[in-house]
Amino acid sequence: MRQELGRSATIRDVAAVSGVSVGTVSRSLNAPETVRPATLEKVRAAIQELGFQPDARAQNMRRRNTLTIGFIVNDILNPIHAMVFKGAEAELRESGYWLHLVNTGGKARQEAEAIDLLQHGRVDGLLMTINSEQDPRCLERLEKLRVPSVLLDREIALETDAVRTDHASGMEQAVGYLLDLGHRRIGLITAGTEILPGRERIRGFTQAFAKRGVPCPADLIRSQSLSADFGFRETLDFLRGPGRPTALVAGGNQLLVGVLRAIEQQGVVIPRDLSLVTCDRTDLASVYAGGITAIDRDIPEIGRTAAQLLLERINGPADWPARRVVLPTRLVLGRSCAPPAVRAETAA
Amino acid sequence: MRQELGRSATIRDVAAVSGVSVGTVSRSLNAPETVRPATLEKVRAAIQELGFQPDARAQNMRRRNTLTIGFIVNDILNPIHAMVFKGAEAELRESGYWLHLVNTGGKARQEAEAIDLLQHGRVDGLLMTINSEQDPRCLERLEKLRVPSVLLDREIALETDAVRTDHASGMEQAVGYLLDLGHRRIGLITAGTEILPGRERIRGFTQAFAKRGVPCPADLIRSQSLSADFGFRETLDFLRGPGRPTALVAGGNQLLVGVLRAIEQQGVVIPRDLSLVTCDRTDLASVYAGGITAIDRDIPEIGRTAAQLLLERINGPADWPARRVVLPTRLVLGRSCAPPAVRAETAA
DNA sequence: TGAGCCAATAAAATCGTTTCCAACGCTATG
DNA sequence: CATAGCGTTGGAAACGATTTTATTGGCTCA
Repeated sequence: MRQELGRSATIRDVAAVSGVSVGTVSRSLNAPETVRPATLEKVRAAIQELGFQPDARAQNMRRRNTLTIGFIVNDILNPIHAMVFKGAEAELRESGYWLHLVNTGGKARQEAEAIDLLQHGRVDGLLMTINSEQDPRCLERLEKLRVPSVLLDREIALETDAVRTDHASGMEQAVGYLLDLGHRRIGLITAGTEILPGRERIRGFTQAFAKRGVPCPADLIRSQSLSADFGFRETLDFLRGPGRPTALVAGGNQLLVGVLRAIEQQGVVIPRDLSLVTCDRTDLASVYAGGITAIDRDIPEIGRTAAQLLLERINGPADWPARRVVLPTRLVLGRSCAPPAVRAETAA
Repeated sequence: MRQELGRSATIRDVAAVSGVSVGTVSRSLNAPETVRPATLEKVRAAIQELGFQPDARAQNMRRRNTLTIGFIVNDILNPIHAMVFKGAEAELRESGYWLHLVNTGGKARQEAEAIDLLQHGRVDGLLMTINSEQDPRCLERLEKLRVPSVLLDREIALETDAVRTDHASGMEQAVGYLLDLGHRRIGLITAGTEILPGRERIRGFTQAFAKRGVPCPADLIRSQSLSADFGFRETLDFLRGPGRPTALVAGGNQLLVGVLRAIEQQGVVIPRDLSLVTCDRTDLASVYAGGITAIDRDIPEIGRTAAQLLLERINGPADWPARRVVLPTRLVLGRSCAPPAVRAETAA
């Protein structure tokens, strides 16, 4: 109970109290089997007495690592990102790692800055969802990265470990399901083509039509952003415009928020007036209208897999080739889809 | 472009290249006004050439800080926590701090462990929502804490800076609103009394009845957990049991998920069959049934305020008394409340 | 011309740990 | 009895920066 208000006890204090050298104290902590039991006992008693705990800063300095992984993300408020985080954290904690979470808001400048600042001894590795796949500032930094990294659901023109989702197949399956129900005017709202999920979802969407030999309604593909606002605007446009779709795919969980806002505002009833499919079974998706049919995936698994790739990269030889893991999706049926209502113009 | 694959350049390399001493390089970085312009130029050129950036580990070691704040949280998937995080991060980043996020799952053992491991040079301060307000392990650790900390929406038997929400007033206002609509059988589902929000919400609930001289239906207070499962179970019990309430308050945003699941399952229509009030305007709350009436608060402000308290504590004198900030709530009306339907038993 | 002063810089100490190496004591062996 | 070998330990050198102290050189002014 000394040192109560002064500075913390150091390994030197422990050495002094237990009457051994600092080296021996250090070995008592890190390799107790090399220390004589009697000595170990003395050291442990001193540690107990002083309430000593090694200073992490000094350990980081000397060991040249930090046991910390940087997690760069667009928006932690997005439940998908939060679940990936939890999956990664659970996996990494088992190996003694911590996570530094950095929220960028998806802005390229912030992302570049985060990459910069997380290097040079702040973290031992990086997990990230970089939104600016083509931004030169980000690319340049990623190219010079001095720590291992794993890219989440993104694609850049560099050899990088990555964990992706097979959005295309998922979308193809979902749209196939809607086509089989009889829908032809199917709308898609999703991210812009500058990020992988946007490109992949559009690909799956058009492929579903192609495979069935049905012409794809290009005017119903709205690909620009994953924001709720965009979802709201485009859904309103769909609902109020001519050639209104009979089914809609919300290609993103935040988009769904906007889509539902518009649906509520217009008094549209799901699935009577409109069939709806969304991506990822968030709370909102699973509750609304008794459950919205969703292109689902095992989100924590993304984090776990990314963590494993990263750990292997940290511990393994540096010259391994880049690895890409693609995780599957599955269609979870809810109560949000029905055959299209026979409408005047269609019947005529 | 040297050092490409070898180790990073150190301050010593910069000194060698620019022909000055390491001290001068350090001053060029941290106090350029004390260095002759010509020298500064040489140093900067060398830094540029070598791509030097100071090693954060060494800086932490020498400066005896880390510019990192630990953020201990129950569950980052909870949008409330994520928003608090974002608020705190925005504020702290301006002062150069980073956030270490640790997810505990609300388990006392994990919380105690997190506190332990975040000390001793890993972080300069702590923001936390400790769920185990009474757990002796946690209390013991918090008592011996060597870094400043701010408690979020919790109360412990120690002198600690804290940011809270005036849940009691918010609840009182909401229940008053329901009473004024004519409801008498009002149900409350919320956290157990072992955490502050649980206690406060129950206090506000009973107070609203007391102030109006209406007897409080003690059988309708279900106080145990903030989980969706608990919300689901208790709502089912309410809906299927005798003396079914005409209005329900979901005292927690995760609880609401379970409440709505039960409501959907039972085919209850809001607000025709049941009036509903929730806590916090999450996406789900603002979308469902055209918007659920909510006891709202400025969540990011909680994070910002906590960050400010922490920064002042870090930079200020150590012997300041503990400060507690209580933030207000406001009732945001949605379309989820209506006067109670006149039912057979009531009319008789 | 040289003492005194100031600004700029070099040199050295420091932070707290880990790790390397030398030295020590003991046992076993030739 | 000398010595090789082993297990254990002490002492010191890292790690890469910051900070303190000492030194240098140039300048002013008597």
